[in-house]
Amino acid sequence: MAHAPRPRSGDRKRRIFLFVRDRILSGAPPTVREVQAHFGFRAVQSARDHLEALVRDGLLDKEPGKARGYRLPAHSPYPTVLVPLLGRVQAGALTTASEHPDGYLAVQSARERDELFALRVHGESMRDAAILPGDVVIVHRQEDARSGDIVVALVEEEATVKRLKVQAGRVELHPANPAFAPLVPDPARVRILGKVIEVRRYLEGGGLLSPEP
Amino acid sequence: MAHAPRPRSGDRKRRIFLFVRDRILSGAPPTVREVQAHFGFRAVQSARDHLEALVRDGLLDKEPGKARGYRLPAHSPYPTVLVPLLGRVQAGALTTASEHPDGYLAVQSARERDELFALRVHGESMRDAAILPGDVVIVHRQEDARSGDIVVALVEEEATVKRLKVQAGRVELHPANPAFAPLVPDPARVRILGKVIEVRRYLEGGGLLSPEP
DNA sequence: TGACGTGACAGACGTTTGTCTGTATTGATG
DNA sequence: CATCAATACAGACAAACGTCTGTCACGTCA
Repeated sequence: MAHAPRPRSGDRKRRIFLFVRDRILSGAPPTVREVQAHFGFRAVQSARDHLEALVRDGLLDKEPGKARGYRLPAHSPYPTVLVPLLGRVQAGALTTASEHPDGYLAVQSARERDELFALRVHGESMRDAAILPGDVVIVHRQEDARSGDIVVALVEEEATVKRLKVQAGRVELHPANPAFAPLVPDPARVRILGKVIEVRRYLEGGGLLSPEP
Repeated sequence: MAHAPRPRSGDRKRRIFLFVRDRILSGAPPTVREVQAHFGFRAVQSARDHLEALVRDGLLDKEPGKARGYRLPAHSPYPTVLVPLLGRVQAGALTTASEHPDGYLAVQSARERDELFALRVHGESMRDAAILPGDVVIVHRQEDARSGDIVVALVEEEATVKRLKVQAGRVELHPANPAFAPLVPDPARVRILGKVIEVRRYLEGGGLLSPEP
């Protein structure tokens, strides 16, 4: 008699891979025994056999002997990075590695992790660009940007999201809302922190994000 | 005599946090002994003291007893799953397992993978709800929704994003754009496919998608 | 029928790793 | 000065975890 009902196989291996991948993407790889428990194997070795098969197939990498040693291959087609979500931004906070983020978001980007951060939008000033208060913008750190880009700029110690315009060598920050006036700050008092590459809005319970302060 | 040269402290704790965070963001949390080795402690407990202090400060979370048990706290309570991005949608495509998705998006959600899908928005009909053509909506599959929710509905074999209103037992689909008229379809010809829980806009290159093996 | 590969199982071994107890040094505090 | 908290150290224990060996049932193929 068979040890197990033997479900349609091959599907099994795939489901195990998806499980491991999601766990890695979520913070930490699973242990062999966690895989065992999740799929109801009665022997550790059964889970291990599948995992090793996935390594042979090139779907996973591993660090032998180490706890939670399974990794996504370096050349992995999942360019997912976790970027910090910063709250209200102070002057220096964005230059160095910030240590009090409100959370971390999974972002698909080919860029390095250090080049990205996320910021919650305050105020209605970009409403007509379909960016609402409470939205989260993903920002690529860069000192310069093109005219027309939506950027995060540091003006008077406060981070603000605006559309950049460069008029005759002068930096202008344009809101997308007729109720707000364009900012034409003293060039010495303004710094471009980065360019907005993605906008997100969570419609349900604030999603993963901590509530507004 | 002191056991160690005692460098300017506080900086130490910060550097340890950044090390741990970087390791977590890179794939797997470090072990206590890896922290010990990286900072040259001669006792495991020294590294552990720092890590526990970081947990007390709320900078880290931990799963006690587990190997590599340190986590990033607000890294959302939710795991990351890859959900399929569907192109133009046919009638049956959304009920069964989706057939040929354009790619996969990393979404942080408490829901199961099968309960979610993503859809690219066509048309200007939700402009005043800050949903533009080209935006991607993340949808939770559900047959019913509340009045006021933004939903994906199947009307006449075509998927459409609208705000749901239930007036006197009748389903109405309201666009958020005065140039469009509300839809009051024959109840037999309309089906709610799901509720929009997240909106995303990629401002650069259309964003990256992951393939699914 | 027999050889072979696959998937699952059982039990154990040994390393990795978190945790505990106790001690020592330093700086701040009163 | 005594006290206390913070930091570092030493050594050990125990749980978590990867790994190994051997067995069994089933399907395929010659």
